[in-house]
Amino acid sequence: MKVSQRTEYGIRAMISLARHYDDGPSSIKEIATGEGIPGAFLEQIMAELRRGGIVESQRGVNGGYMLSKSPNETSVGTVVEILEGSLSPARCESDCSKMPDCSTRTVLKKIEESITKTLDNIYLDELLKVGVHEE
Amino acid sequence: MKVSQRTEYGIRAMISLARHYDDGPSSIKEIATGEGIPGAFLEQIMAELRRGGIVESQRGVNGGYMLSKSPNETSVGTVVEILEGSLSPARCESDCSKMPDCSTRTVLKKIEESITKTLDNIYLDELLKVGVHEE
DNA sequence: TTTAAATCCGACTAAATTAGTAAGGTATTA
DNA sequence: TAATACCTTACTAATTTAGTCGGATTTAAA
Ligand code: FES
Ligand code: FES
Repeated sequence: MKVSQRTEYGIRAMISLARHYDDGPSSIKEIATGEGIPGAFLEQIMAELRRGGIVESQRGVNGGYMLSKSPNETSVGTVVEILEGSLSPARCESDCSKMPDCSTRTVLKKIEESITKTLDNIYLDELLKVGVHEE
Repeated sequence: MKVSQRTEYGIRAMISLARHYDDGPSSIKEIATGEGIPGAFLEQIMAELRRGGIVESQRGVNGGYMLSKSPNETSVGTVVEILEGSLSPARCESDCSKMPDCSTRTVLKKIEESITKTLDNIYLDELLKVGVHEE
């Protein structure tokens, strides 16, 4: 049930973009050095976030990434959903033909609802207000 | 953020024990064949649940495992906590000296609270009432 | 028009984790 | 004393994760 390093990097990067929302695009290199994330790895992550539609990219000199919407319209739930594939902790699809009477289904569904409700209501701008760290 | 196969097996086994709460101990073999879980693997899982204190074992002929408390006193949260080590999705300890200004901390903490609150309020007997499967 | 900065893309590798097996020991009861 | 069933540790194979690398493409600036 741990979140992957990939996802944690992704969240950090998104918060970084939120912090510099008015400063034009941030390059991979800027984000990577600022957040202590391996550049080539972050490159993959940003590409996935772009395909997910929550960031946009500008190629070439002075290019980089920027949020598609403003920080108070971008929820952490979306970020995690894109990077983890889904917010559900279940190992199987919803139809689950192989084990149709799996008794943990109910439990996993409740966990998912709980996580979704929580994450969909946290927006990037809130994370900035609180301060970068623990709170 | 997927739950491990190990944990899913564990939950299923616990529900099985709850179902047969009044029938005396269930052996590994009985649970394993009933739930379609590899026996030698389940053996490890049950041992861990026993060390966690939520099941008790009886060795020797006619032995097996049984719940330490009644199904309506055993929460799924405890089961998952024992098998996954913790309910927190964070990758690092709470003090986190290596990256003290990690901006995802706040998020991960909220996820944990959310999961804890949810799972600690689901008890094994509820899962029986609903029916074994989807609901 | 050339050059440098940057995203883009796919393939690859190494490390870590997970799932599962195997073997032998120990307690209990019939 | 024989059978049953838990107990423990060690091992292996498969999968996933984290991260690297090389090169192609786009773009703005010099
Ligand atoms: S087999 Fe689908 S949730 Fe367990
Ligand atoms: S480094 Fe501790 S939560 Fe990210």
